[in-house]
Order: sequence, then C-alpha cells, then structure tokens
Amino acid sequence: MASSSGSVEASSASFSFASPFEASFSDLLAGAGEGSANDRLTGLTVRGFGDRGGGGGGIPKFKSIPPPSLPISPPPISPSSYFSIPAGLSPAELLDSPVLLSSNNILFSPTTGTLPSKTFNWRGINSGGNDNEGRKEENRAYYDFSFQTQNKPSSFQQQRDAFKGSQQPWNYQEPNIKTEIPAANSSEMQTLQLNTQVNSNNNVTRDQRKSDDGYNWRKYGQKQVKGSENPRSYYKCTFPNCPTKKKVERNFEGQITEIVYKGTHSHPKPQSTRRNSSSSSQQPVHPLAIVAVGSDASEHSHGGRMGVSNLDSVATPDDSSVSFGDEDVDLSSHKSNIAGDEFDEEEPEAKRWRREGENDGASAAGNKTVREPRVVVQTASDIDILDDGYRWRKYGQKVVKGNPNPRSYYKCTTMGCPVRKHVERASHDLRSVITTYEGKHNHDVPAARGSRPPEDNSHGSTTAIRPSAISAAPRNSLFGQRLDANFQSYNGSFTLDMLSSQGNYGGNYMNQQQLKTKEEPKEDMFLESLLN
DNA sequence: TTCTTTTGACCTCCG
DNA sequence: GCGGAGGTCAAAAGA
Repeated sequence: MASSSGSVEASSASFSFASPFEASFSDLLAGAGEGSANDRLTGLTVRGFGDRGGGGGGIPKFKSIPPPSLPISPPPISPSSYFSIPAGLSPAELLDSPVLLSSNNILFSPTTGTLPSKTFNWRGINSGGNDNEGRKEENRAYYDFSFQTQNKPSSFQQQRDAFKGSQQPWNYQEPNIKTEIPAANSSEMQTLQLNTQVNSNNNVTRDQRKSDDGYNWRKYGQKQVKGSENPRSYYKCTFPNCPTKKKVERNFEGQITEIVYKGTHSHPKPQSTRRNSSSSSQQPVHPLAIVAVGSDASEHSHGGRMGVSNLDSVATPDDSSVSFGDEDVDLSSHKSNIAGDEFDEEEPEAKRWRREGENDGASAAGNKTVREPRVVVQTASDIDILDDGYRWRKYGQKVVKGNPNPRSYYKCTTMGCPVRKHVERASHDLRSVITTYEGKHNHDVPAARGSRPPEDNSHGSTTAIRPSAISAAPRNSLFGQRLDANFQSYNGSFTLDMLSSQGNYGGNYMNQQQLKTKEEPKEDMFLESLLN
C-alpha cells in the first residue's frame, strides 16, 4: 500500500485530528504544507486498516487507547464551551450517539500520562504558537473550541483553515506527542501524521525518548506474533520489583498500533526529570490503535501469557491505583442474549471471544463468528478513536453490573458483518470510555465518509451511525462530558458541521433511537427488556 | 561506562 | 505427549 509520511512540526505541540473527508486530504497537506520544511506536513501516512490475521476482513486496528486513567484533570462542566447542539438534535440523543465518540482524532499517546498538565496550542500549529498565551488559556483549552457549521462546501478545508487560524484557543503543550489524522476511504485508513517533535520523521532520538506515561520501561523482548504483521515488543517497568509490563505493537512505520498493559505499578510515577527508557512512548500512535487494556488473571500465579482475556488488573501508566476488577468491568456478568448470540454465562466474555477468535475466517461465510475482543479504555480525549471508519447502528443499551453507566451496544451496519461493539463509560472515571469490540469486519472500511452505507439505501428504516461524523473537530474534552446529563448544560456555539454536512449524520443520529430496525426484532426485544 | 535495544533461544501454556 | 504460539531470558551490540 502506498504510503507517505509526513509530519507537521509545530512549535510546541503536535496534534491529530481525524478527517472524515479523505477527499480533502491533499488539501490539508497542501495547506499544512505552508511554511518551513519543518513546519510543513512531511508525511501523510496512508495505511490500510491493519487486520489481524492478515485477512482482508480483519478487525480494524483502532486499538489505541490511553490507559484507563490518564491524569487528565476532569474538565469542569464548562458552560463556556462553544458548543451548541444543532436544532432537532436533542442532547440526550447526542449523548448516546457514537458520533460524539469521535469528536476528533487528536490521539494522545496511550502511554502519555501527562495530559492533564498539558495544554494544546492549536495556534502554535501554524502561527508558531504562543506558549504564554496558550498557558493562560489552559483552562479553556478543552472548551474554547468552535467551528462553524454553516459553511459546508469544504468542511475539511475549513477545518484546515481553522487549524491554521487563530480562532481556537485550544491549547495543548505536549511537545512530544505525535498525532495523526486518520481518514478513511473505501478500503483503507488514511493517517495524516502530524509530528510536531523536533524530528521530522518518525524516529525519535534516544535522548528525546520520554515515557509518555511517566513510567520508565525497559524492552526485554520482541516477537513477531502470528496473525499480525506488526512486531510486538515487550516492556517491563524498570522500577525495582514493579511487575508492570506492557506489550506494544507497531506497524511498519513504527507507529503504535496496540498497547497492552499488564500488572499494576507498585510505585508512584517517577519524576519526569530523569531520562526515560521507553522507546515506544514517543512513537507515533496509530489513531486507531487500541491499548487493549487487560491483564491475565493468572499474572500472579504463574508467568503465563499476557492477554486480554480478563480484566482483573489493568495497569495504567498514569494511575497505577486504577484497576478493573471484576466489579469494574464485568465481562462475564452479562449473559444477555444480545442480538441472538448465545452467551455462555459461565465463560468470561472476553475469554470466550478470544477462544472463538481463534477460529479464523469463519464469520463472513456464516460460520462461527470470529470474535476478537478488544477492550478499549479511552479517556474522553481519546474517544475519537472510536471513529474506526465503520458504521454502527445502536441496537441496545443496558446497565451492567459494576458500572452505573449504561453500556451502548452497536452493530456494524454493513450487511452480513458480524462485528459488534459496546461502549460504556468507566465506572471509575467518567472521562474514560470502555469500548469492547466483538468480531472481525468481513469488509473494507466503508467508502467515502458522507456517503450512506448500503443499508441505508436498501433499508430505509435503518440508520447508520457514523461515528466519525465530527471527527475532524479538534479534540475537545467537552466531549468527555457529553455522555453526562450535564452535557445539556453546555450552551456554547459548537455546532456539528460535519453532522449536517457529511451525509446528514446529524439527522441520522437524531433518529437513531427512533429508528429501530424492523429487521431486528430480537434487538428490539432486547432493548425493551433492558429498558423495562 | 552505563544503559538500552536487539535477537535468537528457551520456557510455559494450551489445544 | 506433541506441536504451536506467546512470553521471557540473556548475551551481544549499539548509543
């Protein structure tokens, strides 16, 4: 697959945003290309969705997630947010929509634990930035973002201009974070990599390596795992007696596609002054990378394999105290027959998925569904990675044990595709979103954003929820609140341009709750049972 | 000199 | 018991 890479080096920050408008990518490049060699985009990573197993219909590698508890300062419910909900779009519906889960694709490194103290200086991207000013507005950084919806012609261009302009006091001073701009076309994921670090390429000099998560890691192994073209690196926390490990997978460009943490740090985060070791920490992270957070329950009983079969303990780079016990993420608790699936109530869901996932390549042919669980824990700032390029339809919602937050169930709208996912806010941190993927897509990423999925044409009653509809918006932690009832308190001027201009997703979204698909009585019943 | 990364070999688990 | 796959070790190399 042809690819090019480039990066934007801003004065102090790198950023990423997802562009649902792949057609305008060249525009972005052209626009961003203005400036010095170091300031211009030097790389547009065009990369297909990595599909595990090498098959054409692999699960998209939107697998990066920040560790469960990035020390992101909980955003105040800021009424100052320039956020407005388009007419006809109720906040409640908005809250439920995965569309909102893709506010943007500024993907902070999953291992970055310093987010809270950082500000993102959007101005700096093109104007050279004003750190002082950026800092002043740090508190507003997540909210003072707005973009207009009225002018539709070239949303992407507008976004580009918006980035270039100085209208977004959206500050984030994380000099080392590489961000990417994913977009999708019919069969691949395009990633615009915006590297604001000193280096213009993907390589990071050793001196610049700084553990994003604040911890120090030592690489102790690397393997080429079966079913993945990406090598997997193994890291241990260098702190004495700390059992924490992590696995990092990178694509051929060195971008992190997956991070799996195992264990819990037995120590506080080291001071950042010292040199850190993790080479992965400064590597670009695929915007859709999932930090498959999970650890094997057997961790302490034997030196068994790491895995995501259980979520007994999830080490987070940022907050080692956070763990996903059975009460937090009880994957085995819900035995509901979702959409007709027969769940083995005795078998942990993730484990079951994993087991079934070993039967490769059966889903599309109507055989046993190939399932590859991907538990994604995201902070609100990273929820945009839910923009996986696929289209989802909500078919259920329920509150599961251990988490007062409702879990939304979504199904890939592509006909015959068995993939489902459910999304819920972490009970321990409302700003974290846990997404679990089930199955592998047996099709390419849907075509151009803005176009309606086939189901839309064939089934008038079916509404595709386009998670990426507004993904081009700069990350705004406001989105982190969108699932909260307090979301309605936002009365800013944020308008969902893409919602209205890109395939009428706003409208689709608005109706998602209403548009129960007729062809899925089971799901309706399921939902009803949940609501009762 | 120290620390980190690389990499082949070995170990462990599981079907 | 065997083989495959993933995880870990540890010597060598590199920064």
